[in-house]
Amino acid sequence: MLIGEYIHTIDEKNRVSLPVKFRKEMGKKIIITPGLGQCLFIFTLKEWEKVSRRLSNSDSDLSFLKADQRSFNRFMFGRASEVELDTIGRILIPDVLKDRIKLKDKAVIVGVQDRVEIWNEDAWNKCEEGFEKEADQLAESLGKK
Amino acid sequence: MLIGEYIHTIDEKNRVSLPVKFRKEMGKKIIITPGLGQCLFIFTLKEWEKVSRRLSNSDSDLSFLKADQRSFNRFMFGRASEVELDTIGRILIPDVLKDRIKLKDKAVIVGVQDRVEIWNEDAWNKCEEGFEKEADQLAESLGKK
DNA sequence: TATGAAGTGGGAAAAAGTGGGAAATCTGTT
DNA sequence: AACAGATTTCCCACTTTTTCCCACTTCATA
Repeated sequence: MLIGEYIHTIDEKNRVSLPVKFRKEMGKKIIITPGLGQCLFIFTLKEWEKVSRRLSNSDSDLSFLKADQRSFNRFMFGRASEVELDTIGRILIPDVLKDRIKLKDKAVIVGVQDRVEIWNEDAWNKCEEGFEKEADQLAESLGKK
Repeated sequence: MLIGEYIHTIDEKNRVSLPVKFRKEMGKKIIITPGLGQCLFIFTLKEWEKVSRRLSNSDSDLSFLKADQRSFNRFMFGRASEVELDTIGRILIPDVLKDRIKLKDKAVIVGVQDRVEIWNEDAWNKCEEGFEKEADQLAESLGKK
């Protein structure tokens, strides 16, 4: 299972090294896509197949005839990209995706069960803050019961 | 599977190079047609056969299109054209199709599972913006539950 | 302090993308 | 049929980007 949070640098060639703890599970090739929120998702090929099969509903060869299906697939697949790890375990973040979440020179890499997420540092901190607050409230309200 | 988004230039001879990642799967000859939405579709010969067989077969699940089927097919087939890649992997965009989606000097080339789409840059961005908004709303509403 | 593993950086070779000239083909006109 | 002009095809060359490989740094451990 993929767990843990790491901060790695993105060099000027858009390379980030995947934390060693993730490498074995991720394999040699991965799929990277925009995620929900200000982040990217990284899937193993296997996971990606699952995910894309579930989401694309491609049982019709002519799914492109339905407008909403069409635009969904367009963005689902269009913005994904298959990336190979280099010999020492780094991946290349495609420019389009890097820009989308405004990555600069530091990336937060987070293991979330069976996918990895990549965050812009600020966005991650904000997101985390929000979560902390919620968690406090949640804890409190739980305590009152 | 065809995935990923690329921005390539169209030279003054209407040539665009197909991203290398697509070439193997696309083969030497492709079919280019007007797409649904402000874009063009590119199919492999195999895929095109499937699609055209399904489209011309009026008792397929496309019966909802029956009334408009003839004009739809006219649209789809009439302006489709078979295009050969040159020795270094470029294709020629027919003038009619180029004008239709108002291509200037940059084209966005998008892999969508088993077809490739070609977009005018502005149209693509607009389309994408719309999608982002929807996705945000979706994410938000999921988060509230 | 030596050792090894993980992460970072950068140079050089290879590949991908872009541009353009010249030969070949097509078109219409006389 | 012959020619001029335009268009298309083929090929070569340049530029930029990507890939491959090696080396350095840092940190933890023995």
